[in-house]
Amino acid sequence: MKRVNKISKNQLQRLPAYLYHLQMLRASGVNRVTSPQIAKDLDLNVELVKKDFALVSSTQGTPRAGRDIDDLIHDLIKFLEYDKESTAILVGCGSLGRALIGYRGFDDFGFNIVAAFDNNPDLIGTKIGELTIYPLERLNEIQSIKKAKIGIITVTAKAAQLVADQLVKAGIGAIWNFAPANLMLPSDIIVQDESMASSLAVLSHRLKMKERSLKRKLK
Amino acid sequence: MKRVNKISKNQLQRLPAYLYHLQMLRASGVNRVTSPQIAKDLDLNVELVKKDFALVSSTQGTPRAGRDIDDLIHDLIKFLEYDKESTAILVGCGSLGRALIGYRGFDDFGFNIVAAFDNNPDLIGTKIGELTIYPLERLNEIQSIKKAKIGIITVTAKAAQLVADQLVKAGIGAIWNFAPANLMLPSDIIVQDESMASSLAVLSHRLKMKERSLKRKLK
DNA sequence: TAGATTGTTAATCGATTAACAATC
DNA sequence: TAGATTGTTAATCGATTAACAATC
Repeated sequence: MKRVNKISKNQLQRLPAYLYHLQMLRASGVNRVTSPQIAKDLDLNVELVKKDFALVSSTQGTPRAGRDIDDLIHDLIKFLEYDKESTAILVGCGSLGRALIGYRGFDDFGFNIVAAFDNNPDLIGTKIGELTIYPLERLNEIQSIKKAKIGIITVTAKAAQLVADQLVKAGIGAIWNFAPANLMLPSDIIVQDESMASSLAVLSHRLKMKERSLKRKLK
Repeated sequence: MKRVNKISKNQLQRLPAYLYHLQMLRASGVNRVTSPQIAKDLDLNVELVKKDFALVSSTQGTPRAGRDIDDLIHDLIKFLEYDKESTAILVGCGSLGRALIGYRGFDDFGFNIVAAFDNNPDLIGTKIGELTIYPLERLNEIQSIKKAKIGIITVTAKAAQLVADQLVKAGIGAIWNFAPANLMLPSDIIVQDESMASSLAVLSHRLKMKERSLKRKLK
């Protein structure tokens, strides 16, 4: 059995940053890149970059000359599967739901929101861009046609569990949860929480540490 | 010198989840909680929960009886500084900016967006809730009054670097960046990237792994 | 008391960082 | 060639998990 190269969460999270940066460099006429250069640009450890590139690259880099930027971009796109269409349905057409539906960056990732739901009668039947908002009752029916892989939850914390249950019942295998709630779901369902609270906790703590060290220096 | 207990990023990210869950439990009449119970609820390792609670708690837990839920909630709020006001200004009043300004959860975290900016003439002077949208030119002036700690960037990737530079010039110490761009800033400025691309990369990968293992089982 | 839970110490695991030979 | 960069192996670091004595 071939040993599959495992990739860590951190590693995965770095890949889009590389891709974005490489595309910027290419746009400014750069043809080749080296690990030390990218490490410097993105403020990362060189060995980290070397290993990341080695993992996604289909070719070896050449000592001293680095890698062809087009090859590397191509390999990253391939690895991240940005060249394959991936579909999602979204429940909750409040401001955050609208923002996600309108997010233009998703195109670049091959990511497509193919249906939107809400249970507010005022919203049902109205459009957000190309998408018509459907009532939640039609979730099963529409998902059976669209067969989306991912369900996006942008409802209130209170409604989130109920919506999650309905998405699972409709056959969704993964949930991208933007509601501040701890969803309880079968273990085979993938749940990814996008928690403002967690992000803010990290940011606030970093800020606090910074302020403390400034105060120490002032003494 | 007293050794300061360091807290890791992961640990910080778990704290709001505990708090939310505990508040739910309290609302349903629970008075005391134990680590094994919370670990089971949130699908975490027991030792992890024990250490997290030990870190934030002002009191010791009692064997067999666990902790008083109110005390623990209080300690978490204290630790996360949700009882202290924290302010931010936001640049970019598109749909995402609007969603953040309208996000009601921030109140619970003591987090307040106190000014909003955009350079679209159609938006300037209009209101989002209580906030008036100001032109970017007035950033310095308004920040000198508001003295916000955090700058939120919800502009396009193209404009992000420029906006970041202006925020830094206006005296902002930390940037919460929602634009898909790699900001290059002085090292003393805290930058926290909220990357849709990174999140999606992780989610897609998890989904891919799941599909693979399902296929293997079907053989 | 018995047994569950506590706090804490030790073992394991995995990711990052450092070191180094190979090579263009 | 000289020296920078490559891929890879070893060392370090930190977080998670396991183990266990103390105790209510």
